[in-house]
Amino acid sequence: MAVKPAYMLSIGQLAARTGLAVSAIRYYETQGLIAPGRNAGGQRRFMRADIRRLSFVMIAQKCGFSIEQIREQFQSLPDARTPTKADWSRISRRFRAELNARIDTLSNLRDRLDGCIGCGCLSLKNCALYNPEDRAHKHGVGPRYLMGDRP
Amino acid sequence: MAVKPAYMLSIGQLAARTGLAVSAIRYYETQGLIAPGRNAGGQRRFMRADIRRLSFVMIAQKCGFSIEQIREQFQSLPDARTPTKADWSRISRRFRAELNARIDTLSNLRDRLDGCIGCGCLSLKNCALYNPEDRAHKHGVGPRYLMGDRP
DNA sequence: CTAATTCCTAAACCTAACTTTAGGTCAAGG
DNA sequence: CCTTGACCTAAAGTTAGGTTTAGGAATTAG
Repeated sequence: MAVKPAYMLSIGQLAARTGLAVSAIRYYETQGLIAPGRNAGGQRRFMRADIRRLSFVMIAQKCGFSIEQIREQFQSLPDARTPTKADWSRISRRFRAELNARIDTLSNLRDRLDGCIGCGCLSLKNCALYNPEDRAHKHGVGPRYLMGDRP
Repeated sequence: MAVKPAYMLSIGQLAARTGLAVSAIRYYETQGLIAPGRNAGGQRRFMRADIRRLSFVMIAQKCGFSIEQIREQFQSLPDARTPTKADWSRISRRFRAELNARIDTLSNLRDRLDGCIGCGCLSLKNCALYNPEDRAHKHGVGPRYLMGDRP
């Protein structure tokens, strides 16, 4: 049997459920984050599972992931069937790893900052945070060894 | 006595020292993050202290702070004199607090995610991460109690 | 002194992530 | 049936954070 219309949501209902703007949901469709069906009149019809997808999008964005990165994550979700718990669990595990990396980067930065506050430097030639002066200059440019370059 | 030209940097030299593009430095000037002097010919002349300012800008941006937020932080730096260690230490302390808040938000998120992976949910009505279903619906919209709303 | 760099401004352009607008269609209630 | 509100598409506008371009002027190397 086919999908039961009774279980489907209009874009406005989905917007109400997720807190997203209707225009944002349409935009996410153009970006391949969701792929709703259409009813006879051409209006979008969403499955309840799409609430989950969009919730994930919102959370991931709050964590600083781009739409492109989220789309990549979603590629491990099945196209044909509704994602299972295992599907979401797998994707969440990856997400967790990314989160941890970000936390580590920030913690590292904070600890160096602590060191600088402690030593009163922040302007000294060999400060770990501000490495721009003459002595450190030959090692390269800018404060870059501070940042793991994971934006 | 006035400022000694020998101690000043051209925009190209500052760019080389910080790793920023010349265009970015000029842009930061329009945004009020630096206020270089000019020489007789109208070219910008920077003080060495500006290297520190720009390094701070780069680090803060890596941490996700906007230019506006950085400008606000910089308002506690003195206009008239070169910032002292104490000035930078003060600003760093605030920055540290912000960093900690971000780390906490991410850690909180990760822990909730851990819980979800552990319980295999991520799709259940009462999952802490995905709160969109019928039961939770009446408490408001979206997965918002997860996020402290500090972007 | 001259040529090659570097620098100047103003304005246009760029990407991401959306929102707004314009002009029209669909669906639901009375 | 008719009206109102929700929905549709396409295109233009918006903000942040810059970069690129165009047309000159200042500086520096030889």
